[in-house]
Amino acid sequence: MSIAKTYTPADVEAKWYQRWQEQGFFKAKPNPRKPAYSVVIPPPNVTGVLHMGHMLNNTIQDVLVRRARMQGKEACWVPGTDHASIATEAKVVALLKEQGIEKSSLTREEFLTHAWSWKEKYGGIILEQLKKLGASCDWDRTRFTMEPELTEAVLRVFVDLYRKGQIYRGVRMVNWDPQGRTAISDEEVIAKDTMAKMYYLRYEVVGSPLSVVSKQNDTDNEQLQTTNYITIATSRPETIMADVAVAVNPNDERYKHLHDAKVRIPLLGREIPIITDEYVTMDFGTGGLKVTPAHDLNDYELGIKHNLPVIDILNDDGTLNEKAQLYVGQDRFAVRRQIAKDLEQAGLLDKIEEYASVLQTSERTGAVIEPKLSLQWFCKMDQMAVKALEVVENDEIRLHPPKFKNMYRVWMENVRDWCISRQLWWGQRIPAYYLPDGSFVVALNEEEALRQAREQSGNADLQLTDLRQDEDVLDTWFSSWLWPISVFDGFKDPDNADVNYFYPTDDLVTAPEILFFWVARMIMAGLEYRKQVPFRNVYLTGIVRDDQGRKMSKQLGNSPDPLDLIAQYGADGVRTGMLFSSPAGNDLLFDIKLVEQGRNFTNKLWNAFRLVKGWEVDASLPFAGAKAVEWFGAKLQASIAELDDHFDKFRMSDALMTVYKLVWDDFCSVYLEMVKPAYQAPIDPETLKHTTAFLETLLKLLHPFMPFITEELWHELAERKAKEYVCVASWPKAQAAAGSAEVLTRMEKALDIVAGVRTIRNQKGLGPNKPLTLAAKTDDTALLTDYDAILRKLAALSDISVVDAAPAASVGFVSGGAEFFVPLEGQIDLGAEKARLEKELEYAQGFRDSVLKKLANEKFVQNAKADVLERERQKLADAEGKITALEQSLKGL
RNA sequence: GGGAGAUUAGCUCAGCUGGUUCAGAGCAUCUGCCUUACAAGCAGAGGGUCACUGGUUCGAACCCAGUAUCUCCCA
Repeated sequence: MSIAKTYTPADVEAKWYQRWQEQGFFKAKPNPRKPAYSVVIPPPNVTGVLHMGHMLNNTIQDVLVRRARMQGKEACWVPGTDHASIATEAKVVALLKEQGIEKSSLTREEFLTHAWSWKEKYGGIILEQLKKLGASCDWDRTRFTMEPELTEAVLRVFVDLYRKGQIYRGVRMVNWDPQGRTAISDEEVIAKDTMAKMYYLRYEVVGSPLSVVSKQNDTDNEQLQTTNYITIATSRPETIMADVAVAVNPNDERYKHLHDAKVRIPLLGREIPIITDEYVTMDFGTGGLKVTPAHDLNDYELGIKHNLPVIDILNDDGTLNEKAQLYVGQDRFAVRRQIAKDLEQAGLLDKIEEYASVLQTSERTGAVIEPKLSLQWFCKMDQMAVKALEVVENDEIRLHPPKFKNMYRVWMENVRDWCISRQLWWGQRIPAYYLPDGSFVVALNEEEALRQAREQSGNADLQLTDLRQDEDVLDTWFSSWLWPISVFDGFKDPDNADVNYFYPTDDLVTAPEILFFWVARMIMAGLEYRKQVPFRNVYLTGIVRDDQGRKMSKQLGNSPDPLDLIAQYGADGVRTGMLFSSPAGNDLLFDIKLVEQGRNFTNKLWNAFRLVKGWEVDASLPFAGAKAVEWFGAKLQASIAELDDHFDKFRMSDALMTVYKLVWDDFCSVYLEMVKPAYQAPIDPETLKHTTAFLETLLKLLHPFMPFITEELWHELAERKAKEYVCVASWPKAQAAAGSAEVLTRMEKALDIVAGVRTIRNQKGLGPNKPLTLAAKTDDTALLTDYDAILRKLAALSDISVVDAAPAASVGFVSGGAEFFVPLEGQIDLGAEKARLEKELEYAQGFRDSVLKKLANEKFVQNAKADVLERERQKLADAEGKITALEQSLKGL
């Protein structure tokens, strides 16, 4: 035999992936004779390279898709990437900077040329990497969120929602990223706990001379302070120049005398009013609140309520502008440090306290977010959210695991309008066109915009050059929320065959982090534009962490390179390794041992094949493996049913574990050991036929998890016709044969006897092959005769006999109420043997007593269901049988 | 501060409507084996006060209340 002893995945993976593609197995098209099954990939960033999170996510998708394909469905997995506007633009800007080019020196068109060439060069990397993993996507359907068709879809939706009044332009407080110089949505803000400083500043009360301040003693001081100045606590002293009022709670006794007074902003000296509002918390800080509408959302609302002006002192890059009057041109953080010093020198800083605070940072750039008032485009969420919540509440869409339903509900009930404009160039430019008079029109293209503008202005001479298109682009999620529809061209051609057949898709596999800003919005878009949910099931994966529970990241350097892993352990090994420990919704603590286990499993399968393949057949031999075949057949059916059940409930780890144990424990350790002929002896044709068929079924069951090795072995196992691949083989159906339960329990009993003998071998230090004899004291002699060959083979017995009493000098064990003895001349330690039996007896008696107690309890007998009672009686009978057996054994000693 | 979830073997997790031989799996551990399919392996073994405290029940890992710890979400 010249088959290698270990499996080398590198030799076969590329080959099979290419063959599958040549055969067109991954291609899907509407087929009325088949049920559709479709999945859209969560489009990775076009800038991205494969990381462990992608590996997990795409492995799960591939398992689902491959199984569906084998189940005879028209399986369609649509791949693609998204343009990731802020991340990509940041990357291109950085790259240009390296080349000595500043973005500011380029026109929009020039910059986009650079960006597109960058995309052409690097944009496909991640998709190529997915092929290494075995992803069975229909590559002909690869889409990109910024390609012309998808861009058109985005613009159509924008125009449509604008017309429906769902999109509006307005001044709102947005999350401003001063580094990316763009607004970002609430979902892109990450809150970080930090220690911050609280500065206590003195605002002089107008008309009360500071000279009255006395510092004689502390108690007086406090009283005097409030008469001469009011102390305000703030974490952001650099914003005082934007203050427009000081607010106190009207019920606050400390400040009642100050109502209607005015105070002076420290350093700046500008006078601002004191206002009263119940909103102010009396026991936070000093009970006085500086009101800075331009730089705080709550202050902004307070400002509107009290009709206060807005003074915005910040530039887009986080430096102070001339409205600040002081520190103009300096960065906000530099100003904070400086102003603290200046205030202290001026005697206007009471104290600085440390306190635990939350810092809002940008997900993309890490910069501290600046709440900033700006003119942005918004998409209304309230109506869409109601519908999107309903379909999850009523299980039209199921979240796996369901615990995410709670989270989803909370978010949908508290959703705010979606800021969809971004101050970037890389993305779909907002199709709003401004007229010279400042009004605007929204239209799909320039011609239409001009037509509308002429109509709106009444000026028929208006030219295209008079119109100015909005400079901003749309949030990337405004493209990806259309993904399940747009990839099937459902906007361009809403009644096309693809979208009618493949939409709604079936399963979506993604991370909980984007449940809201992607999943929820896809549901909204689906309901809005197809009147149908975009998918039926949402499988939420966890985060891949290292063995210390830290999130894997480039910065920490704790993430292995997925492609290195594949090269080292094989794609099949990596796939199974990731799935071994990934219950839905739970984080996966990645350990290289899991991948090793996966690799070992492929090797185990390889060797099982090697054994079967190596057998010579002797056509004259009778069918020797009948009992084994009967048993494994039953076991296989039971496992298939279990496997399907796990799949239906999206329990991927459990599904894998079911096949893993079926292959390793039942097929290799038990079945093959039963039917395996002696060394170099031939096998009978009937047993071989069944064994090969079993192995073939196992390859099918394993294929979704381990596509490469199963395809390789499938072709090694037999001559195959042109299109006969395991990749498209039919998924085995569970068929419960009559009496299979009985078959399984009988074999379990036989195997328990084998285990008993093996334990004795281990305990007595006997080799695995030293022939032993077995004496049985049992009523079930049929078990011994039916399974005679199997018992002899697996337990290496030279003789099995039935006895009435324990033979002299033997070691015994109890199995299923019967007693078994292995005569061991000269190797018996009577004392130890007696102690062991007594211990076992005591245990059995304790158990019997507890059952007796239960059965003696009238209430139990009255209340318990019949089958429960029956089980308890059976337990009692078994226990008593065991006790008698043990007592006999002890007497025999 | 508000809300949700979790706590079961050394680790990662199952345990479905309370009753399936006094709680299961994989990995790890320990013991013995280089037995010609596989040492990336084989055979066997040990290991748990189901976080804690009460309650409901004939019966609780499971239901209820409280406590502790952790995680996530929101502010």
